[in-house]
Amino acid sequence: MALEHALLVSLGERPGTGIELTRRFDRSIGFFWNATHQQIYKVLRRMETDGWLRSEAGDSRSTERRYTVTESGSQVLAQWVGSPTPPVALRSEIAVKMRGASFGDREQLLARLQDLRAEHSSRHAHFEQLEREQFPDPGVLTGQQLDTWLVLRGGIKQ
Amino acid sequence: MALEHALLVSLGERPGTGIELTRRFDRSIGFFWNATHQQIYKVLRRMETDGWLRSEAGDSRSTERRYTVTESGSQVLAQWVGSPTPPVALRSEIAVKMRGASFGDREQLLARLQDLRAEHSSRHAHFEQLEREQFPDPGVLTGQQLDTWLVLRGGIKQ
DNA sequence: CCCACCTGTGCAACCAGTTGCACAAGTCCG
DNA sequence: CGGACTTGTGCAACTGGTTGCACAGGTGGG
Repeated sequence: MALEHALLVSLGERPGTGIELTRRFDRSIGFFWNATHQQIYKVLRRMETDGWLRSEAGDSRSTERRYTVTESGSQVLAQWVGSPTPPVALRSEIAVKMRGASFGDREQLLARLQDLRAEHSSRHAHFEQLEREQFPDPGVLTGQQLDTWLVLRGGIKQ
Repeated sequence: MALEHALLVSLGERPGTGIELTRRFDRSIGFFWNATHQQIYKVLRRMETDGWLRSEAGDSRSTERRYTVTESGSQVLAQWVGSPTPPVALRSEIAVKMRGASFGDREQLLARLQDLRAEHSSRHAHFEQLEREQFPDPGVLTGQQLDTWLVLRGGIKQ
């Protein structure tokens, strides 16, 4: 489980509201750890009651709450970053389908594969565009910026 | 969700008991869709009550039950193979950690990364060995055998 | 031959994540 | 200026999967 920690990372870079986090997850970081807005709101509240986050009512809007990482939250994060990571559990539905191809309609399966391939390459293009926009000159990056770029590179390569 | 279908594929190739399936999942097919034995037993029973499988008490051993795909089960499978597949949701804990590297101990994280890398390459070696053992001459493969090999190749490439 | 261990099956409690919906407050347009 | 639409937050029910444990029956060694 890591949604808590992904949120800590994102909020550590910059505080934000539920919806802002949802949007961040829809773009950059969500490529590596996806989540719905409901899930994000739920976890944010739990993290606050656990004392990992503090929230203040938003600038003007009534229902908005902007979350910030507390001291205890950043301790948790620091500890987690150095902790052992379980090996990536690949889970590919399409691979299972391909393995069972002879029990179904090969033509149809092939069409589905082509859909996925198209979807994949459009995502690829999207991330290359993000890279161009946000990291026009990778050579000068350091620290957090460099990390973010490297992970994005990793995603693109994959 | 696809554990049901992965089981249908595996049982379609050859009937088997819970433990046999668990072992198959530990090796070849489990690389693409992992599952614990408890989960497998649970789903097998449900599939039987849903009429996708039939079971007979094992050869001699008392508690053993050997499952076979029914007509209705193979219809479900055929239908599923041709159905649209949601895009692969990558979920990489290590990527999140790398993105949060500056909130923790870089040295430690690097060590964890090296662990994963080692684990990865040992898995890679294991799958290449499987390929050598089970598919010494890929050129002659057809049908189901060919599918299985292709998916294994895909896993290795990844 | 009997006791300790192993193998195969399975239940129960829990947990993270998804789906579907609701509702308050703000905004925009006719 | 009032009704329709949008935005942000959130609850409830459900689902797929994990963890921890139990137990029956078989097996092997002292």
